[in-house]
Amino acid sequence: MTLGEAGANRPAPTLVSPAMAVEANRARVLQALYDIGPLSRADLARLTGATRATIGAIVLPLLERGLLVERDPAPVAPGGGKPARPLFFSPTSWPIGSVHLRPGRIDAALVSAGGNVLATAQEQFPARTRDAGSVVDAVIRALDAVLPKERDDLVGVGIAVGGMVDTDVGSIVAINLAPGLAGLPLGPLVSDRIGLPVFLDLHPRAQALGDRWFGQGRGVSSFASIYTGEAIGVGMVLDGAIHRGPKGSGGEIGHTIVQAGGQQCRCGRRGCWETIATHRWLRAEAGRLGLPAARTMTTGTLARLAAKGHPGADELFENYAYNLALGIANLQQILAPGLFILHGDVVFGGEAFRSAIERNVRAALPPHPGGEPRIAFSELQDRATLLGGAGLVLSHSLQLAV
Amino acid sequence: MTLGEAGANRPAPTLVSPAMAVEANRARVLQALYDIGPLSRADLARLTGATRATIGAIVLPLLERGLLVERDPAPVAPGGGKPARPLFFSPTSWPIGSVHLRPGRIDAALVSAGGNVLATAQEQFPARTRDAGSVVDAVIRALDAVLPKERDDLVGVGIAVGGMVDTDVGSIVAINLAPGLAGLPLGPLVSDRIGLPVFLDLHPRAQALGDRWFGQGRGVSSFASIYTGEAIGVGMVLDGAIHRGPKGSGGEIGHTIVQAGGQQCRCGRRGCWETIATHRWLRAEAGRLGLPAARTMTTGTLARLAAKGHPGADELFENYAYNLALGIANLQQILAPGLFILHGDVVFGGEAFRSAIERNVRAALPPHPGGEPRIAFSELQDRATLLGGAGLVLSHSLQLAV
DNA sequence: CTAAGAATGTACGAATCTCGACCAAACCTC
DNA sequence: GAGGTTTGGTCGAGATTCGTACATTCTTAG
Repeated sequence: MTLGEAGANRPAPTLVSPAMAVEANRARVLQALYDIGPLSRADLARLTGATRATIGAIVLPLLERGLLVERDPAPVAPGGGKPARPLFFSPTSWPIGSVHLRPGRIDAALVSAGGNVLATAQEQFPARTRDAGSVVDAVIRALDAVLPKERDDLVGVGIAVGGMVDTDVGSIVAINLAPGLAGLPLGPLVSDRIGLPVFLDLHPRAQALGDRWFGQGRGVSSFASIYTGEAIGVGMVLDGAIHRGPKGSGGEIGHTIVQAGGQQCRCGRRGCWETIATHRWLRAEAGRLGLPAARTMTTGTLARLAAKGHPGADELFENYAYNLALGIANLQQILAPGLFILHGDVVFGGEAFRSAIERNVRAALPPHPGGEPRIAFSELQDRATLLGGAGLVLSHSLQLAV
Repeated sequence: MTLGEAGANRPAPTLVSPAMAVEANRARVLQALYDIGPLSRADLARLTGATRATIGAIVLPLLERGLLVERDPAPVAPGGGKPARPLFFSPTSWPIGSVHLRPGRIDAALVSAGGNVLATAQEQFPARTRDAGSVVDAVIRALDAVLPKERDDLVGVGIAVGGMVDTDVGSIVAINLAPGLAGLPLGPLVSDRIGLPVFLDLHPRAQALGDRWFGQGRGVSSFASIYTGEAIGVGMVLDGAIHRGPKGSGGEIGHTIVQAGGQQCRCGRRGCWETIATHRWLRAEAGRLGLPAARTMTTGTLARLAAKGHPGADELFENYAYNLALGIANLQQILAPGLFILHGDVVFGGEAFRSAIERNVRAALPPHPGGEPRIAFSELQDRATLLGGAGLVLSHSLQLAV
């Protein structure tokens, strides 16, 4: 789970042995299936440059173990020929446990390798509790409710945490609204109790992996997945790999300064992006403008007000889009992921809001042949994070060892 | 040279064949030598996990071709044993051409694989010229002056450009002070004339590769290399790989907004980091404070004024450090590279300036077990970019094909 | 209805690489 | 000088992919 400490020596890369080659090749075949969808052996051979014979040898054990299944023959190309048998993940095989831990609430799911949610469960806990043990118990209960009794096939469990984490040891560093959980080594504790490997990571990063394996990030080499709402966070896939930073310390985009000397942030500094791109700003502005239900304002209700032509709503709608675009444009300037997948509250702003953000982002950037950045709203809805928990496990299991 | 377009489908990874394995393994052995320094076969075997027999087979052709040489036997470990023969790059072999193109000025060098600058040359051209052909001629002249007549061993040529580039085709998109070069496909033109592969990239990115292969970035998994002075730019190495973004459109950190509604930037927007973290701001402030030689103020002269206790200098010194820290802290929040290697004007501010920046960066970040970010001044001095041009070629040549 | 064409999936030998074991060389300690 | 330790080289075994040839299954033409 380690990814190199700040300034620490890079671990010396291990050489490619034949044993590793077959593992890497298997991972690449599976990755192609994730990225593109069902593919025949001949398709895979063309894509990977290998011969059909090699692909056959690689997929045979996967079919025997039930990981992959042959689907119905595909329609034949004009001119005839033997119809191809597309391969894809069995709807139920290779189950992965997934947990989303938020202050006061635990969601768990069982997800198949192909991204089917096979079971879900919820648990509650008092957000301000100091009894971290009871939270661990609740996580275990939620997992027990979804994990099958037969745990031989289980790959592992992914846990997404809405707070700062240490991905090296799998512990929680700090959660804003649940201070009692600070320092809790949730990953090892859960791993001991259920006897499976556990991968714990930041919520927006898990969400990004949901997009990467099961959403609009499939087959895309670089993109950023942004969560908005009460807070703001980002997970980034760069050149096909999720980026964490040492011990998972990256992704805290909400506290990048976009307005030096601006509003006070709850982090103590001034002008963080969070001060102008989250509910707090939206609701304060809505109150200032005298909009109805300002204290519970969301992007969805604002969009409806603006559509109805409510005085001031249109202006706030545009300003909020501009504020969101500010941080996105900064990210594009630095890393140019090219695609931004937005999750959370903003999605309810609808196409009008999406295009307003995209327009503002593009207006803020100089032209480059690399192309204009695209803003997309997630199609995974509330499944994103739980699928992302599974993606966390997949990313580790399929991580190319070479 | 392509690295995937924005939102474009990731190219399907090619499978690992035995033929590619040996190439990849050779690259890893060389990378270990770059990261760590001279190593014996036994050292390499321990580091890579391979057997000494395998390492022997890998390095033999490299020794025969003269790429590597056996150095004098190393001192023996206590307890005895046959003294190890450290291997390292021959001081002259594997020569790489390097070009640094700035408005009005061309620097060229011949660099050995081990980072020895074997020859240098300069050419001038009128910055505002519209005759792009004459600039290409000047580049060729500079290269002819440094490249050996025998071009069989030459690996390639790297070109670092102080402006926006398209790394896919190797062309210049725009240079601020040399608008006549916009759209010039310099890479292909030079490649045709000298008959070698040419890799063209953004100046700060080349500089980062200089750090990565020959400077403080050796063996470090992630870091950011920042250029400061008239403008500001960044090159990033994340998890061991340089990040470009589609067609090399990333790295424009100078035009990220850190002060929405702030000073007008030459890019047309307001509050770009460049407006408060480059010479322009420094000189304007120095003028406002009535400091001597304000119009030619640099960090070096400011540091000397502050050391002498000149009124106002100390305050400006601290404010400039704060302004620089602002953008660095943002980068650390998002990506957490952990190490920031600074180049250009700021280096002349000395240790006092370095520690002032580091202090300001750390003060702006919440604590995380990932560790505190470190700020370092480049030890490569003015060689950074030319070494980086060679690093550009190395990164492509040694890019792990698997 | 039959035969040719085309594409998919499988079987077998050749080539190549790494691994493991063994051996000679060089140095230290006793 | 003998024994131990470490380095570097040699050789056969095992594993994997590649190239080629072959069986299978569908379309299309006559």
